[in-house]
Amino acid sequence: MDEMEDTETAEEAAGLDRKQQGNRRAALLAAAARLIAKRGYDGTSMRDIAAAVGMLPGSLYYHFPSKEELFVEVHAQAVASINRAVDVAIASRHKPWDRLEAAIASHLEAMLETTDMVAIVSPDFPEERSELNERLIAQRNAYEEKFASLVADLDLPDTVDSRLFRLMLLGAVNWSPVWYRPGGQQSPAELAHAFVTMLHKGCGE
Amino acid sequence: MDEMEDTETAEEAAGLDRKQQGNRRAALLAAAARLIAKRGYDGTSMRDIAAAVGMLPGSLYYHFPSKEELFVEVHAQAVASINRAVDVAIASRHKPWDRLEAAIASHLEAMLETTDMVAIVSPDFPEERSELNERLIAQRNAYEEKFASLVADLDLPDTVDSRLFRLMLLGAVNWSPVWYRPGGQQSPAELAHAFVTMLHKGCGE
DNA sequence: CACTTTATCAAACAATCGTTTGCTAGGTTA
DNA sequence: TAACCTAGCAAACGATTGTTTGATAAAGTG
Repeated sequence: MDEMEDTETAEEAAGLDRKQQGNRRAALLAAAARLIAKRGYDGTSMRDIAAAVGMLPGSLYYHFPSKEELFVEVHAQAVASINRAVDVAIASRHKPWDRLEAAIASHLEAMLETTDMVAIVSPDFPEERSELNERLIAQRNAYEEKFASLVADLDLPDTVDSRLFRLMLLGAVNWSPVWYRPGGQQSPAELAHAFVTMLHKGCGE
Repeated sequence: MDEMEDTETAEEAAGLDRKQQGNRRAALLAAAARLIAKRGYDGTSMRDIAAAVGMLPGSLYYHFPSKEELFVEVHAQAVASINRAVDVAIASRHKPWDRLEAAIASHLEAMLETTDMVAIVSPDFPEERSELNERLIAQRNAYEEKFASLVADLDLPDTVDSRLFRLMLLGAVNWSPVWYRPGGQQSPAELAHAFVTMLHKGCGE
């Protein structure tokens, strides 16, 4: 067993010990996500997050080296969550426009019904904090590439710029938390259908 | 001339004295707009704004009762500026879809090329600060009603919800600062044309 | 000239912020 | 049992925040 010490050391550095360690750490991430979604990044203090799980402010720094680093993990978790939801939603659809609509509906549900997402995936950060912003954009890139792929499958006419098509659709969707009121006239699924149909069929006379 | 004293008193209360007073006040509003656009509301301190016009922090409170009130005025000015630009843009157009496209182009130019607009009209504020948020939304309402009117003139088919049409288009436009890079592939006017055309003609095969 | 208003300075206020430090109870391991 | 690691407590640190207060020079006004 002596020769296993080296491999064990390597494994624990990789993250094997996370299984035991992650209990309160996960609770912190969840609390941070909920608070930041409601009050924003600047509006949420480390003291708020600590108090939400019954800890003292300084104790956070055992789990996370800084507030920014904590948020990067919260953001990554939110993006991963939406990513999984979209994957599940499009798995059962086959026709390209149906797949796109299912993906949009899933994205909208995550943004509008789950309280933890809004203002996390949103670009809360002014361009000045470029270091942080670039890391967040990088986290979202893989997710947005998925939409690029869904759009590519549509076989759009040559007159349509597929990049602008994607940016327009995602922009409309990402902005929706601004005006959406829960329990309003349309459900996220209905909104997704309306958005995709308007772009698909057009709104001419 | 004696009987004019009453009307003069009323006029000076309305804002006649702003002509003399408004010199540095206007400079403060401009500096605040520029800083907040770049660094965000929370990222801009009263000290920053004061220093930008060569004043001391406390002196701001002669002109504005609080930081929030200062921002409300900055926001109102930004909205009014875009409002005027849109009015000018649509004045020379007559066909409904042309008028809408001109309005969108004008809005986009204000958001993308004028540095002072981004992050001011954006919903930087989490829902928690509802008092402030409601005032900002009220300022934007008159502006958005103008778009509702432009959309109403389109005579959309019955299958299209004109409210969702407007929210989708404005959402896509308002989100564009997130991905737009100055000097990029398309100009604001080209973007406006692409957005409106996609919705008008549709993107079906 | 006397007086008031205007616009600002100089200096501080209390509160809150992210973060650091030293310490320690409880569990794990050798 | 002795050494060590985990996870947090308790208390403070310096910096920054929005804001207040009292004084004050300049400008207008009777």
